[in-house]
Amino acid sequence: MPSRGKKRARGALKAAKEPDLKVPKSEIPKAGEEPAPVKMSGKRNAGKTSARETGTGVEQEGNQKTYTHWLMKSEPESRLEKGVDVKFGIEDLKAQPNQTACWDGVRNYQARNFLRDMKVGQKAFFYHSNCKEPGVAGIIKVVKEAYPDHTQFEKKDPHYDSSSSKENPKWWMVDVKFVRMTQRFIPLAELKRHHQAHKTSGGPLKDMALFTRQRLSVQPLTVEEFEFVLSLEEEKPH
DNA sequence: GCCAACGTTGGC
DNA sequence: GCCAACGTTGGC
Repeated sequence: MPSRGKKRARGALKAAKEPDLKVPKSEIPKAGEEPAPVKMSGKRNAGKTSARETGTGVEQEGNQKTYTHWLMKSEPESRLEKGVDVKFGIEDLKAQPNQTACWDGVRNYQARNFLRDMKVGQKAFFYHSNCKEPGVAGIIKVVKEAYPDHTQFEKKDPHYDSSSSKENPKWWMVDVKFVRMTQRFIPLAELKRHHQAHKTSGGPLKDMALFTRQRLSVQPLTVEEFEFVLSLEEEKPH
């Protein structure tokens, strides 16, 4: 949720202007810093994925699957959260200086851990959530790896977190840049139909996090999932 | 606006 | 450590 200036969407961010030095995200969170990592229900990882595919930071040891593609949710319609409009659709990202913004406001540990796994150059779908027409609107890419989300320290920010400190920040964000709109908007309903069909056929969307991890605002996609969704661009909407 | 899903909090 | 209450996410 990036939010620029005062607006932000869940997971939004704001124009990323400062060239600050990057934080060594390499440092692993010390134990205790976060609530138990959520277990991803194992059964859906049937198959190849090694357990722990959704690293939760703590178990960031080396065994977890490395993701290269993502889906990031943000709200394109105005909504007040503690008096602040959290709207941040893909058009808002395009309008930022250099079409770049920081994805701030993520306040879920699992989503935060995924943000910390992101590498410069990786692509993500910009997903419109909590709106009239939810779905994939475009493609963005990571242009700066994880660094502390400053909004956690700002008392007036809707995502202020009094339990965090600058010495040991709890929440992180990345900078993303607009790449392009998808050739057509790909509605959630359409993705869901494929997901349902693939559950029986074994197709690429059978385990898509959008459906299996319902409320995660930052989620990983396998290459197969990413490419399948992209292939829908060329099809007629239906 | 409703409400299901599900993460978080806090009592015990 | 369990689990009920609560709060949030986000589709519909």
